[in-house]
Amino acid sequence: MDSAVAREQALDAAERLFYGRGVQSVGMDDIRGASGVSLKRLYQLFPAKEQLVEAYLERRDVRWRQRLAEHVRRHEDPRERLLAVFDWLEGWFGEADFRGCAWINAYGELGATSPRVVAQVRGHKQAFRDYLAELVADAGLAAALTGPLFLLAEGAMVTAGVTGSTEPAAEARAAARVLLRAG
Amino acid sequence: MDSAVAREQALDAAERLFYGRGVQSVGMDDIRGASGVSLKRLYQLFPAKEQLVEAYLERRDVRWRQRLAEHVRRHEDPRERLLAVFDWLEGWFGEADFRGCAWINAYGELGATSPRVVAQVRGHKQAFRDYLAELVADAGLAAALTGPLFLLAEGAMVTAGVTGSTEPAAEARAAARVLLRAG
DNA sequence: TTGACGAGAGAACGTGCGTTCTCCTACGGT
DNA sequence: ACCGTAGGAGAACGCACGTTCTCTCGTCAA
Repeated sequence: MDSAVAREQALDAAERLFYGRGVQSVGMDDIRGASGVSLKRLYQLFPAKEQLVEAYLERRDVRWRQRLAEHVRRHEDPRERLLAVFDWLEGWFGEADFRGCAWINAYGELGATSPRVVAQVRGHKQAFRDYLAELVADAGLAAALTGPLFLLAEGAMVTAGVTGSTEPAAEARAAARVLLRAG
Repeated sequence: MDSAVAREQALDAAERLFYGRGVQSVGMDDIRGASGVSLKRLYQLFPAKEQLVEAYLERRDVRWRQRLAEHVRRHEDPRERLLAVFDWLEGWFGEADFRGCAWINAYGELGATSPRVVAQVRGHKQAFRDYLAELVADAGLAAALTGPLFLLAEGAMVTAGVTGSTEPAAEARAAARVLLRAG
């Protein structure tokens, strides 16, 4: 089996299991079982579990932001594009396997013990914030709007994760619309 | 030593260690060392670690909401009281040992494996939201404002935790003021 | 055909930790 | 003084899991 293929399969399993059950409750043996990649191969690809976790967060970051950007791109009006972010969140929250924001969860689980994970979380949140800032600038709005919109989105992710409801996305969207109007 | 005293000492140590280093990386033996309460006594008071975690979250919930309410009570004007919530958050974020919201972190760490912890987190967040709803009602504002204010506060907690900055509180406060004006 | 090599299955090893057990000490009542 | 009991210190137990090792087998070059 090709190394690249094995790597993808390992990451597929890691993402499914880590996101669904948390990092610490998933053993390397579970990854092996779910991916079909042997332990020996796993440790060749990722010398330690922490690096598998890092790779999982990194790949998910790229994909998550891609999916978001693709949804946003379907809208023409720059203000609509900003609101589309919250629509996309609503769709995400409604997915069957949704269990909150992977990075916020990882921070809660590993933030105190793994600086590499903290760096991944900061990087992801910064990238998301930068993306919002770009949308705000494209709409010709005040840069100061970025912070509040970001906080609304983060609050919605946390709340949707804890409660299991998609409602926070709609609440955040409504609040965002008010802020856009007032800004 | 009195049972009640031992219980408080155990919870003091549990709170300091669980909040500071996460639940899973703190052993019962660490609790014993930090509290001076013997293992035997610990297991008399809390038959399993999970119940110690529950008790920790429960006691912290009561104290956290008390501290917040005491700060808010110092303000007369009902709208000022709402904004005072965000001032209090800023002070909290600035504390030396601040490491994010204990419940959000606990959800990330144990949400997938411990329904009791999930219940504690939901309970705490619901109580906080109810409190905000009360403040909104007292100010004669539309009930629909509660959701957005709650999301701003949650977003600020997460972001302050991840970045270690107090800035999100000020951003949230500013956004809250705009929403109050527009609402 | 043979021998070297890579890969997989799974045992093995070391450690950490939740929980329980053992032993010892101190004290309170008779 | 003597015993029963509570409590503390810390060893012991069982298990989970990260990581490494062993054994075996298939493959491919010479």
